[in-house]
Amino acid sequence: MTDSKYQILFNNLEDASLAVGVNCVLFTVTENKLKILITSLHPKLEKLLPGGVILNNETAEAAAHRILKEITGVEDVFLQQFKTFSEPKRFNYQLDPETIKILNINFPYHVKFPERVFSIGYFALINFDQILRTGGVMRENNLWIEFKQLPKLAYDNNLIATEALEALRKELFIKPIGYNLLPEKFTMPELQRIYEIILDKPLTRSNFQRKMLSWGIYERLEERKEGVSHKRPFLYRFNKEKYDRAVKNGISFWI
Amino acid sequence: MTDSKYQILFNNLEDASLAVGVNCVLFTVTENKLKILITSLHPKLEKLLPGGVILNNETAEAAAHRILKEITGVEDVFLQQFKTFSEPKRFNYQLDPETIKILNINFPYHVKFPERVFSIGYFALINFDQILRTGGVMRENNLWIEFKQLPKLAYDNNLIATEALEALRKELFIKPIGYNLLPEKFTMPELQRIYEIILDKPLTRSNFQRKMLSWGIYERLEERKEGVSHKRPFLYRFNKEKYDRAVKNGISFWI
DNA sequence: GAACATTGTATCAATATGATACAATGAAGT
DNA sequence: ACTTCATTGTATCATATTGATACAATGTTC
Repeated sequence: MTDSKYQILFNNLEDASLAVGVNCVLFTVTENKLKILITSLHPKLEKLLPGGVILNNETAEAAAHRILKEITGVEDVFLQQFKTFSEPKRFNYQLDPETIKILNINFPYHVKFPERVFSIGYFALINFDQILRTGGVMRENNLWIEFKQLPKLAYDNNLIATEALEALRKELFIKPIGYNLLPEKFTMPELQRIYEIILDKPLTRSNFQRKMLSWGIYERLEERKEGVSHKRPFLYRFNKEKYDRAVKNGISFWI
Repeated sequence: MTDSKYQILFNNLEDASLAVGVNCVLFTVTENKLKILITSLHPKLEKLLPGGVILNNETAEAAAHRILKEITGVEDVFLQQFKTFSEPKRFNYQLDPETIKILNINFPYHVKFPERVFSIGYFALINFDQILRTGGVMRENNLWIEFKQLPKLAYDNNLIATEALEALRKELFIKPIGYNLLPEKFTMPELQRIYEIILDKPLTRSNFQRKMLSWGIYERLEERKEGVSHKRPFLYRFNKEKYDRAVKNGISFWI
């Protein structure tokens, strides 16, 4: 036996030839940059998107939530499925002796990894300031990396990340989801920065505000933002009732 | 042994607890109605969306193409993945004695069906007139059913169909895909009918044409449609080069 | 109290959209 | 041969939306 904290990850491997997992591309905006979370089993091992196998009695979405919580400690994240990756050879993990040594685990050689792993891709949005730092076993190997500076990730994880951003950008034009990257109360200039950073292009301020407010789903609060050295902007809040009503009336969101 | 033609469907079942399949919602427009293909193992058994398990060395998309060809005989269909269905109990098939009798098959009782089956959903578009009637084993059980008249299907197949239509409608506003339901050469009024039937609402003729032509991806041919008892409309053809150029320039398609 | 940055909002030209109109045209009917 | 008819291509115009610019308002900082 070993007391490696990584042992738990390898104890419950089923001897199956097939597995279905999820991968989450968790976006956040901080320091005026679009970043995603990447992780790894160990600093010396390759970088990965958060992910894992779907358990027996779990939907894919539940698995994505569970894994995001296990690895990062975050809960109640906005999640959206965007594509399932099915290349037969996309996942080809083998535990080599070097890795076993790094992780300090006992690996029973009669257990084999699945020959094929499908991955259901989710993109997730979270406000950086709200991240709870109570993550799971791999917490210390988590890294927020600017999307533009993404290193080589394992398997097809770079492809998954790229397609996640495409899906996110496409969805930005169809549904108001950008507010998920902000605190509950936010200003229009803050929302504009989110759009600009995700789309990677400047938007005209007055026209952006007019558009956002025309949807009638952001409710303006009495308060204004405090502590700014200029005119204080209004605070807004996403209003789910207004949103549901707008969707029912067939609204089309568009920039 | 038996000479039932259905035997082949059950001979290669692996003794696995998990499987990943695809389901295809194949749309067509005929008789001014939006229809999809449903099938069944036998007229007395429940109705299904075309689908099947993904083979070992096959991508999901290849499986969708293969299955559409096997079941319906159609090739070169426009396919788009839209969602993966992962409810743990969504697929709960058991071969009961009645079914075995109807199909006249030998079913080895030590073989079990997978306890859980994931399904990657695709919607597909095809021009009704181009369907080759050289389909596979279940050809005679295929039915084109008007979407509005859909009967109860097995498992979660009604949900899959519903979400497929939502995905198709959403995509109509984002990419020009409606032409896949028409022959290579088509007129603007024909294209308009496709949109109207899918969206289930009338569109204004002159504005529709203006919009479609503004994208600059349909090339007008010299010929006009023959044999109509009124002014002959121009024929158009989808131009892939123009389309790729437009996408590269960041065009947004919209109605 | 002046300088400064940024905000809410107004304005106007350019563009896009919705609604309507009308001449053109080919087959069918007389 | 002529009329009728349905449908097409295209024009037009009122309205709505968008892009660009301007300006007064308002906190903090100096």
